[in-house]
Amino acid sequence: MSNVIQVGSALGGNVRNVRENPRASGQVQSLSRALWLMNALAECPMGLSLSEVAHRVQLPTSTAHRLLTTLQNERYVRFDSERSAWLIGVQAFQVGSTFVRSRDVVTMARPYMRRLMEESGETVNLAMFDHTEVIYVAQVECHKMMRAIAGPGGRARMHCSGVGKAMLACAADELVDELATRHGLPRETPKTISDADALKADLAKIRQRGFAIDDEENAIGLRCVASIIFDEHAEPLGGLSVSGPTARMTDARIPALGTLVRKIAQEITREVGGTVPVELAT
Amino acid sequence: MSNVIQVGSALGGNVRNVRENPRASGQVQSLSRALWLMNALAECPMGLSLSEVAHRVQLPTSTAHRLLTTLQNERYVRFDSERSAWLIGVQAFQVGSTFVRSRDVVTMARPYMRRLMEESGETVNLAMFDHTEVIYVAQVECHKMMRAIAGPGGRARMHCSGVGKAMLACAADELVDELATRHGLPRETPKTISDADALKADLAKIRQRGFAIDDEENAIGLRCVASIIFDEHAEPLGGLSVSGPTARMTDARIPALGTLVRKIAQEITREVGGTVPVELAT
DNA sequence: TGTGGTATTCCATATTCTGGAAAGCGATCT
DNA sequence: AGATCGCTTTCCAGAATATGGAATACCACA
Repeated sequence: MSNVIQVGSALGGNVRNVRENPRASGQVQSLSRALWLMNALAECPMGLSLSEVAHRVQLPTSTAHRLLTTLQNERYVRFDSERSAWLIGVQAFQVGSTFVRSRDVVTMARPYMRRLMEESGETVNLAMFDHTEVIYVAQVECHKMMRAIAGPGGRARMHCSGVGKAMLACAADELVDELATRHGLPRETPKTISDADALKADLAKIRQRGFAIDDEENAIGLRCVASIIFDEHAEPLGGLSVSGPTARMTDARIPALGTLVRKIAQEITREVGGTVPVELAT
Repeated sequence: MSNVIQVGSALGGNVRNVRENPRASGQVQSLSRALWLMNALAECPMGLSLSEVAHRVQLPTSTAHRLLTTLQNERYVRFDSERSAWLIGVQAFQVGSTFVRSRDVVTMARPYMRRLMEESGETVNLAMFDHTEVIYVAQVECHKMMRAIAGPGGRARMHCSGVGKAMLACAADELVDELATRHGLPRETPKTISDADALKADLAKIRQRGFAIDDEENAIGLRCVASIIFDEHAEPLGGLSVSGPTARMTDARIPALGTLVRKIAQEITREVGGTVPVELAT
């Protein structure tokens, strides 16, 4: 059997390997080359000229052109004739987005997020956890004027975001210490909780309530309440939050909003086949 | 071996063409075939077995396997060995998602707008939504003498413009109330719908028809029909309209024009990788 | 009218892809 | 155990298919 594993997936690296020994890892030269072209185009959202891409992947322009037009026929790339630039095409987008769809919380959560937005009137975010950070992966914006916040793709620290704290509350307190020593608890705003013990105290309250409150700890003027979506092992799968300007997210509204996020997060948990840990159940 | 033509089998039109004359449209057989494989996988988010995909795109399993492993090396597809199923991979997602960043609705819509102008003989506008207002961002003028309307850059209120109403029709009726209380529904002309309930009734008709009609509600002597372009979450991305003097935009023409705008708006939706919400489809 | 930067097309060549066949692999049944 | 099925994976000879240098076409700008 030809040893397929040898090639690492660091892009730069394997390009050379394959180049030196075409049959080593892939099998179909022309296909590999076409994919390198797509990778190159993906790195430049504004597009590249034929000769530029060709140069980047070290191919003769004629070959690159032939591959690109083939990709174009299937709409995996497109050509902007105004600027004579090659760009990623619709089909690549549509095909690629089914990656997420396959077993994904995002799609399943969307209808619930919309309902949450409508019931709360505020912007709703869905976040996932990536090691020590929070990544926002989906958003349903409210109709109101004042909408803070960056869209999907954004990141936040654990200790100063609603979903981050909600997640920490599900873990052992030792995680806080580890986080504090490893990354510190940097202040994002004057209100950021940057002391480990104070944070632990907050987490205790979160466990009790079933939802976290971020009171301008991440950005001034921005409040948010958050709760967790669990997987089948009752472990955090993602976080759901409602956020808005402090002016609208008044102390009076917070309890009701919190209960609402918690409720919807639980519904999503059920939808994705997860279970809420016993200590948090209702 | 090698006789590719052997199968006169019934395949999708272009598939057959390419099969019979590989050089005709694409250029690189193996690449086209690989893309068909990806397309097939994209249609089944739960994945397909090798033999299933191979059968779907009418390729020998050995060939399909070779192509798939090549795709796998570049992480465009992945293989779930538990279920022995092939699925779309991360790289396809990452590469594909740059499409959204680079997509420019205005340029992508332009050829469609031109066609719409030619088929209708009237001026065509593309508009985007800015919270509570409509902004016209592109225009293709008709050749006729009588051309009303301000060019791109202009703004209009939601409740008294074709695209605005078409957009409202996609949202919950509560938005109308909010709009009414917050900004009122000021009369631009005697025909402007300035009553919330009357507006809601009109929106219902719009939802049913699939296009909106502005009958001198924004400017006297000016009629327009409009429909919506949707993004990948089936949410409004922009609006497309055909407008002209009432004298030419007769009651008799409106239905045909409406269907036309709706059709072209749907085509643009597909072009930009969006999806028409189910309730509006076809 | 020329010049430099592109994108396209052409074509002979042999490299690269092809697909049938056969070997593996892991079930489930007798 | 052994046999049979359905699937994946590998092999290999043969030629169809991809290749890339060179020629051509295009376009903008001077």
